[in-house]
Amino acid sequence: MRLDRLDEQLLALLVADARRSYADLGARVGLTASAVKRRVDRLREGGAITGFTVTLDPAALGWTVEGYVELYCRSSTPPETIRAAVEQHAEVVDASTISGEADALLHILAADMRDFERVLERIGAEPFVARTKSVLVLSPLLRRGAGPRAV
Amino acid sequence: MRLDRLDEQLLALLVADARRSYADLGARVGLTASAVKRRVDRLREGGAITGFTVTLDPAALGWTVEGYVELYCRSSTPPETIRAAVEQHAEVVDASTISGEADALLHILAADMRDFERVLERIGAEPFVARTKSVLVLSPLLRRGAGPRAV
DNA sequence: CGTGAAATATAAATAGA
DNA sequence: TCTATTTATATTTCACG
Repeated sequence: MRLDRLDEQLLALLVADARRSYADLGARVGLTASAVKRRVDRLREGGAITGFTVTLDPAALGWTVEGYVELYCRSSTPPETIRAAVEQHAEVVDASTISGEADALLHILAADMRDFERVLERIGAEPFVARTKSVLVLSPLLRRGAGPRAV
Repeated sequence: MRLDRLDEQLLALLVADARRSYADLGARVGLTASAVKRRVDRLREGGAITGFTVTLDPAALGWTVEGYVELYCRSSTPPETIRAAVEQHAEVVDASTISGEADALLHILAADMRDFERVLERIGAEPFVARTKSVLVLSPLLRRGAGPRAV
């Protein structure tokens, strides 16, 4: 899917505030509302925009502990096995298999330290997990999501 | 800020699709549109909802390489110094100071391997950076954002 | 919290460059 | 094929009960 400068501008505006009206978006990029709607529809059909959502403040919701967990698995654990296991825990907000010594990296948001520890224990108890190594987030520096590169 | 069950339901629905109308949300939780609007306004004022945004598909936008970078800094580097430096790079989507041996962890989305390498070099060249250690994402397993725990 | 009405935004069809 | 205009429909918003 090809994106021109106007598409990139629209994406940047929508990442910043997805509630802007088509008319408002159009005024900022030099298009009419319906032209903007056509482009946004096209961006959705094309898969560039995967959805509309709200961003939440973890602290305001009671998520006070954040951390990352490296998973060291027994040989030949299929990714799907890992995915199915970590999916069980709502505290896991992000998970990927990675290169290097560890097999997977999990991003965790927990209610408190006890909650974090509980998730760690439960995941560590999975038969395919040899060991885990975790770090706690001290302070968030940047939280940009997967927005488009500055245009 | 206190949230009742209805607030949590509304948050879960909005995380899944922030474009639902107040009337639709109301029908799902048993409220009228205006009651829903009042609650959503309150959730915004209270800071639980920090914004409305679109989710993008990195691959569809040409971001093909994802990775994590640990930063080892020279002693007594203030977090703000790290933040200011990593903010310069649009490829950094997430950054936090962490416990453990490394001082900070960066989450990177790059156009390609050359782009990833370039960011790594530039950040590694910062005077406060002693060394970096990076891993590449092989395959994403879960991508849940900071949604509310399943209700 | 619910109702109802005015202001606003969206969506679909049509026409023009 | 892309954009602009029009018109019907739906949503948001707000004062009041």
